[in-house]
Amino acid sequence: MPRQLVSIQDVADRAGVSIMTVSRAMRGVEGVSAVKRAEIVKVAQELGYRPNRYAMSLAASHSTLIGVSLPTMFNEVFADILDGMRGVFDAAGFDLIIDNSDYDPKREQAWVDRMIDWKPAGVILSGIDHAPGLREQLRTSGIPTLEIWDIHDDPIDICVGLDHTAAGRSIGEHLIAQGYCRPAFVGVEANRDPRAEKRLAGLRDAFASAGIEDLLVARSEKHASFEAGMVGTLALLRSSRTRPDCICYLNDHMAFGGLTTCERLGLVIPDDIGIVGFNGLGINAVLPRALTTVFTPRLEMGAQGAKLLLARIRGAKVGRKIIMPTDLRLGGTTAMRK
Amino acid sequence: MPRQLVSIQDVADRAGVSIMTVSRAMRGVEGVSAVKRAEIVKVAQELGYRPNRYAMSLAASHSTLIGVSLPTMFNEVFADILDGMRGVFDAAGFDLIIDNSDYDPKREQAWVDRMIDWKPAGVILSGIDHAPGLREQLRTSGIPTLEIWDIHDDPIDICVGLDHTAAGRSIGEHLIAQGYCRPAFVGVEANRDPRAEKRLAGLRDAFASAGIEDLLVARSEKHASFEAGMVGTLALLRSSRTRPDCICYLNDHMAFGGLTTCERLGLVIPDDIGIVGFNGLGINAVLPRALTTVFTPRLEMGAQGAKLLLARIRGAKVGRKIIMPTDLRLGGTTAMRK
DNA sequence: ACAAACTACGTTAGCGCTAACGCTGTCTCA
DNA sequence: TGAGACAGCGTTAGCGCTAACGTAGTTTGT
Repeated sequence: MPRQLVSIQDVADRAGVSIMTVSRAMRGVEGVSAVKRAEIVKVAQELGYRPNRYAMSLAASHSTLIGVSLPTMFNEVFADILDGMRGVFDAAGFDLIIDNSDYDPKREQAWVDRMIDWKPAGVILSGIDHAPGLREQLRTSGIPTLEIWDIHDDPIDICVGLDHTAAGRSIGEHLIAQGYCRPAFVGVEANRDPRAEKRLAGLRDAFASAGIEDLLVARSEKHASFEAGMVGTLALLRSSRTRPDCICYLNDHMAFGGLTTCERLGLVIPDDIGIVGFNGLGINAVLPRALTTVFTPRLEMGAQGAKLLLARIRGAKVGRKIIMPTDLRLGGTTAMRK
Repeated sequence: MPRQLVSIQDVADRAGVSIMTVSRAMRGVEGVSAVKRAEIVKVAQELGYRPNRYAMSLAASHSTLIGVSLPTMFNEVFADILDGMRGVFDAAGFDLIIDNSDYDPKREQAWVDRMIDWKPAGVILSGIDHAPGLREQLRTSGIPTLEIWDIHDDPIDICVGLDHTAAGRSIGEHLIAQGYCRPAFVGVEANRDPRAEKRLAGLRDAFASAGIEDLLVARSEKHASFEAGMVGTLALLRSSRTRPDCICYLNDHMAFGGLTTCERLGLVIPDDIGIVGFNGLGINAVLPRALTTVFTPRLEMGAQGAKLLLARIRGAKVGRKIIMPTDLRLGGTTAMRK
């Protein structure tokens, strides 16, 4: 960052006005006649003047940065959410600083620590499970904060997300209605995805209500990839004495990995075993047999969340919690049990 | 951004030293005794002092921001590259501002315009095909710039990437050696992915060298998704009088979408038709028949690129161009023609 | 023993911008 | 017609920090 090539002073000199008038003209605030404003803007363009962001933020005590922490990019879900948000923030002139926590609350905490130094206009976190103290830290900082993808009755500030427990329960109820009675779940390590654990809890809850307490669980050590679905499925089928009659997966990619693994082992789907995914990812469009899965409105969630945060930043009184709807759609990987 | 809660002055007062000494102590630069330094750091921690980034950057005329422009996040490739870079930049204390150009040079240009206002320590662009004038703009700005994923004999500054033309050619040569003679390519709109067009050119070149000038091409309007592979394949097979005997896809996801589409149409793979992907994406691990595809070292590329840019930022003399290797691996979706 | 060199700080002058207030001239209305 | 209101600009005083230089006190070499 060499010394600024063209500063506000240069524009002021060239336009024959004071720097304050240039400042006002450039920002489009009141206090300059239309004629002078046009003149100044033209001069600025000719000289290639660009206001210095650091000086602006320092002097004006406000920032145009928004910090976003996502657990991962290896995932349509967060790519979609980000995409939904970006449209809104772009239009409003905010810049995003993005980080990946890799599902680690400590990394999230470290990032928030660094982020706070930027005095961002707002902060967006994924989910509601954070390192201890982070809630208080963000609240006392006064920075508008959005928690996205999961919901909380008492969010740090505002939240927009899914009721993952209810989503898990609805999957369970559907499976019970279809006559499944030996459920299983394949996910990742318990501390790696709190939302998946809530869905698992909902699933377990639904089956328990139907008198089925046993629910097999297998976890892969990797991130929620196609391969993790394969690995988890192999572990599951190897470990259990009685074969499950349906397997719920953390997401559609893991479900597809599980599906091909089951087929390779000679199992017929859905006769021998039912397969359920989550999120309604793009791969469903090309599968010979679409997965039974839960479609989640990621883009809309991102856009809604961004709008809410923006309103909050602008000082509007806004609701603290928005629950987005989910949509369980039956594919060809589950069927009525005979 | 309310007025700073705790400023350097507060720390200085409490520690009984001048603000300059605090500044030095906090940054870990020379000029403070070890005893005083420890004392000051302790006081700072007690008061919860955090240096103001804007003031730092304004006063010191250097920034710790790095701008990254990626075409999309809907893609393991760029997620991998980003992941590879992040490790390096995190360790070096840089923050990333990320944008998605959605494969649109105009959006990339608009982002660079805004990015320059932040006087970033460095800028990373995807590929080498930019809006006119962007090369010069970045060069005159003096900002260290890395172009990643594609290569150029005369990059803006430095570049780390693949030789996409050569990769396409190697695919063609492999197919020719296997006896394929009616090649096809399924991608996206020509201006949406310049790298894919280079691979297509290499492919065409290889077949032309073997006396085969005809190469069918179909393009999907969507981004390079599973579904796009399906749509493109349907368009391809519908339009052509003579059926191709092999289809090369923009990437593995499109290839998988094409594969299931072919199978749904009753075609047997690889007997009736060969399928070739690109990138070696995660889905290969779970497919009953792995795709014939080209593995690309994305993580390494990201890390290498980041390291090179960092060296460049620190003023080291560095090479301007690094070509990463690719690895064509035969799967079950192509085979020797009888 | 005394200048030179070095260590460990402090002081000064900004970095480029904006908030707040001040000043001038014009317009309004009793 | 003169006080008040207001538009349109300029001046001043920082925002919180660091580079560069200044100045004691201590160490070093001869």
